[in-house]
Amino acid sequence: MLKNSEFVNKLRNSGLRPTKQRLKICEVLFNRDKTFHFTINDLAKSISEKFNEKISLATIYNTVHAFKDKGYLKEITISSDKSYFDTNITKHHHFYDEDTNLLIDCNDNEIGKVNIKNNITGKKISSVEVLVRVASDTQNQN
Amino acid sequence: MLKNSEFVNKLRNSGLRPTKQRLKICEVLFNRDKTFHFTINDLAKSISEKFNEKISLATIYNTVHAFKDKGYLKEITISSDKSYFDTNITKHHHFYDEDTNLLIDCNDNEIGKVNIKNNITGKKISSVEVLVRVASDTQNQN
DNA sequence: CATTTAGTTTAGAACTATTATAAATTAATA
DNA sequence: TATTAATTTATAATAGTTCTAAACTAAATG
Ligand SMILES: [Mn+2]
Ligand SMILES: [Mn+2]
Ligand SMILES: [Zn+2]
Ligand SMILES: [Zn+2]
Repeated sequence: MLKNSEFVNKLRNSGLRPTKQRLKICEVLFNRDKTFHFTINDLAKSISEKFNEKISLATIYNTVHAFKDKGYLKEITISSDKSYFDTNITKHHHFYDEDTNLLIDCNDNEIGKVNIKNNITGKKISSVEVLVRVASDTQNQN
Repeated sequence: MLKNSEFVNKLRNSGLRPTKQRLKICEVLFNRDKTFHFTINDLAKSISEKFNEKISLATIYNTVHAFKDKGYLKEITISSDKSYFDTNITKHHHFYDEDTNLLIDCNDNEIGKVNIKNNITGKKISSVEVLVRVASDTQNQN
């Protein structure tokens, strides 16, 4: 299987050995068509559903953070009470549906380039992120 | 003092009685020239420094949340491990200095209008926020 | 006033996401 | 095989936040 060596590479590049637990994490994270926006709990649940076997939370946290540090995952901050991660590591923006708590990727058709006219002296821009919060038409009219 | 009745109004509008603890919180939050970006801990520290007297964290949390719900404060999400609040309740964007952990307001001179071309069907946009993370030129060159 | 009622403050407990720890297990190396 | 290094795991610790319930204060009532 071609995919497997990809996972091994990602793990090795992140400074981690390709163990069976970590390969299962990779399966859930990277063996999919669409972007996966997830919390650690979402991921833990997906793993245990797919493999009928739990992996320790510590291992999941460690692996996700190693991937994030290496740039194989992005962290998205939408709320202060949970961390969200994203398998789409390209520069992109998000809609956040406050009704369903789901993140949706924006492409350039949906949000134009953000025009930053002045940056702070002596500083380099490390990221530019737009978050568009949306909610059902009939509620939250504030 | 003119300011005091303003505080009383804000409290009453938020469904809170104007007690001495809450008026102190108002002093620190609203009796200032520049925008205040703060965590609950920042606020608690400011209060105890200004008045040489601690106010219970529960009171601070409650009051800040009431003001937020009423729209007298905004919550800014930059990190998943702490909540940040903002006394500038107008629509605006932020620079976040990763070296100093400070938020800086952007005005329209600095970031142009964000062009949202397509919204999600049946949903209403409740906010649009841009966060520009910046860091010192000589480090974090990723 | 005096009494009653309702709202508030507070310390500390509870909760939850996250991180740290350290022993048991597994993998790599010699 | 023996030795060493890395990993997994359960569980403890931590930190921000929310909850609770008792003591306190303010407002309303008669
Ligand atoms: Mn993190
Ligand atoms: Mn909150
Ligand atoms: Zn995304
Ligand atoms: Zn601001």
